[in-house]
Amino acid sequence: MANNDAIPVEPDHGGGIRQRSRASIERRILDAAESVFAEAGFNGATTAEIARRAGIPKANLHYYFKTKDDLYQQVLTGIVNTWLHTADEITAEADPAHALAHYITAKIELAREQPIPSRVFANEVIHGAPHLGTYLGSELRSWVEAKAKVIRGWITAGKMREVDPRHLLFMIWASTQTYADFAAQISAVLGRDQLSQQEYKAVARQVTEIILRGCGLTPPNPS
Amino acid sequence: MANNDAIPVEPDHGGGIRQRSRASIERRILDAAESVFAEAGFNGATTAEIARRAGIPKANLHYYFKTKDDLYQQVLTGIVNTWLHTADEITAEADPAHALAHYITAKIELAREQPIPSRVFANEVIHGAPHLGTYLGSELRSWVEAKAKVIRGWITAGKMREVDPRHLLFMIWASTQTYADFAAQISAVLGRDQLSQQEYKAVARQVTEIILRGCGLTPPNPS
DNA sequence: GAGAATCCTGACCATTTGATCAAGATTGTT
DNA sequence: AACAATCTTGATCAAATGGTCAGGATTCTC
Repeated sequence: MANNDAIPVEPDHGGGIRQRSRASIERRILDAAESVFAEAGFNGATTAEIARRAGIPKANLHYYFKTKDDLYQQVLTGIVNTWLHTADEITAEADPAHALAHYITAKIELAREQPIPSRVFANEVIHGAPHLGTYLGSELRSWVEAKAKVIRGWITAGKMREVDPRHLLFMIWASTQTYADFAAQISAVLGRDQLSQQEYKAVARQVTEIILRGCGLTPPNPS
Repeated sequence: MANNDAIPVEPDHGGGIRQRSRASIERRILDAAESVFAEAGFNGATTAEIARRAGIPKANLHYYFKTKDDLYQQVLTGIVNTWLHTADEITAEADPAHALAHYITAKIELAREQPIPSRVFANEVIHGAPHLGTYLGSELRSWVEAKAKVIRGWITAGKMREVDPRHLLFMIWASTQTYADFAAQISAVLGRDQLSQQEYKAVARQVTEIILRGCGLTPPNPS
């Protein structure tokens, strides 16, 4: 766990040095924590390694974040907040094919651009989500119910084949996030260090095609 | 890497108490280890907890398995061996629709019946597969290439739509294993402690339908 | 039944790790 | 300048943990 280089310190241009410095150092710590948690999980992550990557002494880390759990909570909260608004285009008025294609493509792009937070979240859920409190059963559940209602509306309107919308969402999550969470496996099997942007586009197209056709929809022609 | 094969043993070829006891206690330890590794990951798992669940003193655990890493290797090997032969029905002669439907259904059933080993494996891969050595890039890669060749044959024969077989496999893995790995999330979102067997059958049917239709195949009528 | 092989276990150790603290350094305020 | 608030850090601690060991208990072989 001693690989990544420390995160470079940003110059402190103008404005209250204290406040700005505080914000930037907290950001550095959170970024460092994110990567360490993603690589080692909550238990395997050490505050010493997080501090090292953030470029500060361990004692200083504990000045900004009282406990390791506190730090982990903040990382999880950040991820969750990012994810809450990724399917805004799934609305009753939208065209199902376009909305789903857009959602799937966006999720694949997210998997490519930000695999690390995805892994922290996946790790947390695999271990039974002990630090997620009631989030999954309340907020996320409501979110899913709302989206499911939209999709059921599409089905009732005869716009797509009859499927269970919740399990359709699970399938989309799985098929897209696997490219972030299981990147090591995919890279090894394909024999590449990492996929090119072209390959990600091809993946997005294929996943979209299979799921849309599977729902009785015609995939929009990708431009 | 030294496992208990190195322990000088063998003079008991009669199924005596020694051999029987050793086999059963090793099984108990491996089962305990499996569950602890699944819950806490490699780093978070403690040999003390594994020993406690196996009902033996910690020192005795270290008699059967020299190191924690040794134990983990054996757990991983067991999982991998189980998985190696789950898609035997995917052959050049087989009917694509039936073969894929059978594979997907079998994987969903495996996710229901043995979610714990799946989680250990998922956890390992998420963290970059540091303990899997060259398995992903050699054995698994060859396995995927062989299956991909079969599917390409189906495509060439005009039996199914043109897709990248490797990413199709990734999609099947993701869509099925998510019901083992992310069970906590799925349970919470659906508001149930765990899915009934009926629900698993419905899931298998829906995943099969979407993927087969997505590949231009007609799902076989489930009997 | 005696001696050997195997198994069991409490006690122990070295290291790691999350967290604390006191003293010093820097920045803000009057 | 003087004093307060905030930040930094080396040193340190208590707990947890992977692993060892010596010696006792049990089972096997002859």
